[in-house]
Amino acid sequence: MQLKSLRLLMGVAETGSFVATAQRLHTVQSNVTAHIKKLEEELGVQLVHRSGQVRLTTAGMALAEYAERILSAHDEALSLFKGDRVAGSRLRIGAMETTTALRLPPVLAAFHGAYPEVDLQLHTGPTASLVERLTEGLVDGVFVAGHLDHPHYHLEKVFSEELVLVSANPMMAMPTTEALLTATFLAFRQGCSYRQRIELLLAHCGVSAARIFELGSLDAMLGCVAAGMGYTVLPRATVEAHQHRFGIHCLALPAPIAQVDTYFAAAQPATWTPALARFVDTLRQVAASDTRRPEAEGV
Amino acid sequence: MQLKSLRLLMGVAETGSFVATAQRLHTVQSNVTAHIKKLEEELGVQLVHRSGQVRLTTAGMALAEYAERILSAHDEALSLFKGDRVAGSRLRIGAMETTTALRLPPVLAAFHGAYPEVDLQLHTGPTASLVERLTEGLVDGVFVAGHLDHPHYHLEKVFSEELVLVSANPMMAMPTTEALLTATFLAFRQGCSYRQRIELLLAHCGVSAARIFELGSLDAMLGCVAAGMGYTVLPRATVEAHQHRFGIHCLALPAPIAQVDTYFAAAQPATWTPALARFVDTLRQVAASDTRRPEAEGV
DNA sequence: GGCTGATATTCATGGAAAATGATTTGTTTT
DNA sequence: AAAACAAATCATTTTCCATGAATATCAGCC
Repeated sequence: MQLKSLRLLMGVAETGSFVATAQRLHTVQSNVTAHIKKLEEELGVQLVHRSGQVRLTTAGMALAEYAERILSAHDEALSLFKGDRVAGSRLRIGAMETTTALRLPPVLAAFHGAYPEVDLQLHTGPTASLVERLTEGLVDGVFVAGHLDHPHYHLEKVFSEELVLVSANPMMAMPTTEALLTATFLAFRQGCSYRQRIELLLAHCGVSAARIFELGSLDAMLGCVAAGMGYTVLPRATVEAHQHRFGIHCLALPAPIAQVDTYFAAAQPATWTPALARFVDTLRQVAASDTRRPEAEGV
Repeated sequence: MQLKSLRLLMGVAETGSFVATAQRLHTVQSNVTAHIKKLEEELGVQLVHRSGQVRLTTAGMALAEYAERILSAHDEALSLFKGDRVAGSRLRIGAMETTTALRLPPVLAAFHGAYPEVDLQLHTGPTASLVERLTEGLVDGVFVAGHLDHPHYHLEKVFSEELVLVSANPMMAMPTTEALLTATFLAFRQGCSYRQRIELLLAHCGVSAARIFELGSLDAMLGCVAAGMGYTVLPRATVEAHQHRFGIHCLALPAPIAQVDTYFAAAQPATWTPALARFVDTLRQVAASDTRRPEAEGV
């Protein structure tokens, strides 16, 4: 059985004429005859009344019901890829908690505003779990901080953060190794890449182990830092956005440690569904406007 | 897009291998490649990851969802015509009230017993309306008394009734024309073919107009006849079945008038759905057993 | 690092099936 | 009865598909 045959059958059902069907579907009448005839032979049932009026038999109508289901599903699938419409399609994105809070709101808002008909799902979790989801095909794309070691993946730098050391008191230089040994650091929970940066920073300063407090929210973290509880490491934009609320000060970190790039990782662009392609478009636009006026940023 | 391509895609999705898919679907591996490739070109999207593991891309998974809907609908449609299963099919039968009451119960019971999965719908109404339904394709077949004038229809004699004149008193011969002129006849409502027989009988006896009472139920009719209200015309089997309840007597009618054949009318057998073909089979069996032991009949 | 087995791609080819236009057949209309 | 119309049939062209052999690519392994 052929989709084309079903389409011709529906044409005959609607027009009641072989020639009209042929015109409508851009073929010739004899071809319509041949297709219908083949369908009938295949099913062993006469589908169309020919004597005089051309109309479907009850068997033809029964088949037409299925044909309608089949063809509408087919059209829907086609429109998913070919058409500009992304209606009914699903887009599953994964991101870390920090990225979700820090960068995604404007992206998601812009995308949902432009394509409200897309069923957008956001999964949050630690990087390892996100990458696993991606490789299993459970999500269409994920946001990760730093490069992805997995090969064969499309990586696109979308956000760039400058991390700064945050403290309650003004700092002119990095704390001494001795100070760091006794200091307390405040960080998000395990699995967050910013926390990994803190550990990287400590290693860079020759400190092997320091006390790290895990906090669940940015406000709690900043509040504790302002209270003199210890240090933390955050994007500069974030600190600046909250500086008027807390008496906090920041110090630039050494360049290799300060620079954190957030990448969007997905399969190769050739495999993208239209919805994903649109999402990446939106993402690029938002990211571009972010870098043009970074001072407007922050959480 | 081709159904075969979708089937191959599903094969690849399930087996994760082109060769396995080719074996499973009885073709060669290069053909699988060609189909998938054509699908990809058609949709402008890569559907299958090739590097190393063969598995669907997210776009491929999206298409697979539709493919599953399409193919299952297709299989269902095929099984409707090809398979022995008639599950999910619908059968719409039309019949007059009298036929429904008199003859259909054993037929419907037998059919429903044999094929409980068929959605059986019974429409009752006057003959004219039934024929209209049939020509419009709203029913698969109808029971009619006497021949159908419409051409191109399959007609099959299924029941044969001997009509008798019914009265409260024993009759040795047909009432005289004078007696008939003043007599009252009891009949079903307009549109019933038995009523038409009464009018035919009266015309045959040279009586142009007689009083005809319309009653809605068989019991009411027989009761009124037993009470001496007038005559009626009914199948002999029906009268015999009720004779023990009412003091009624019957007289054979002239052969050409007495004989009423009930036909099953439907489109040509070539157009029958399997469900309809099974129904006709059942109908023939029941009708055959009826004629073998007609005394067991009756309402 | 190169070998080996397995798997996918590419390509040429024969063959099957589809599309086409001319013609015939059948039905409806006048 | 004839004309007008629509579908079936048929012969032909064309396209597309299935096939198998050769080639390329990727894993595992010595």
